[in-house]
Amino acid sequence: MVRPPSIDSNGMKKGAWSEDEDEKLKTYVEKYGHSNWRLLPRHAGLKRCGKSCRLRWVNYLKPGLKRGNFSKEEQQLVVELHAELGNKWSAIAVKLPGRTDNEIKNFWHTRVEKRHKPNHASQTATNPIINTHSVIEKTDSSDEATSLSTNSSQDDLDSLLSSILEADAALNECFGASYVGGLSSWPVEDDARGSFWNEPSNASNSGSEASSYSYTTPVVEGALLGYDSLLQCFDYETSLFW
DNA sequence: AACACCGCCAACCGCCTGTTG
DNA sequence: GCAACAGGCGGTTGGCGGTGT
Repeated sequence: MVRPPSIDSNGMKKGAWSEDEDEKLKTYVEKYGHSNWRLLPRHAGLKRCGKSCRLRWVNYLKPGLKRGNFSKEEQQLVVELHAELGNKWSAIAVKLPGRTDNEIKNFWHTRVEKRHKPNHASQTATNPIINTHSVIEKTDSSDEATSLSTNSSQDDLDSLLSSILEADAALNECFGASYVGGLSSWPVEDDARGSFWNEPSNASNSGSEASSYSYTTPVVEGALLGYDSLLQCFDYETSLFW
């Protein structure tokens, strides 16, 4: 999990910190503070560069740091703050006492970002927002989806389009920069998308086939959910989502 | 049981910004 | 105004451990 200790060309130790080093650093900082990170390692008897000492202190040794999994509240806060602030991890960390920017950054890259990348086949099966099909099933509104896909009028389509835009905005708000391109860029099979928008509104796409493509089209599913529903889904599914 | 793959996270690296002389 | 330096930040890497095949 950590890099093996090594010595660089300047004789500075790199890699994983030993308990002894941690103790030296902690003792020194608690006693003398850290007014000068460059000189600190020499005074503390450490063969580390100042940067490395600072990082170790800030991310690991500083009192008051939380360890372990992010709570549901913290997870939601990270998503909200990222939507607002972007990759300003230090700014986000300020709002999450006990969490470091590095920790939040790791959390984002490992837990959140991967699941929101478009054109990633596996994630559509696990992300309840992207894979809104699962949400529709859970909320038992599949009948509504079927009815819209098979009996929708022009007004219904206009309404759907409007909902898409709302859903799109909601996702942008939630995921900011990580959500690029919008719903319309999601991995929708061209024939499925095309057939939906091109079919006559009262097309009698018979039976399972009609409802099948409507369910597998995120654009339509997202529209069905709409802004509020998407946010509800996000909240409702948080435990599964993370 | 052995191997391959993947998730997680500590730590490094390089760049940017603020401060000081 | 400029250069040098230190601190801070965000992106990326490396490797352990868990899980799947």
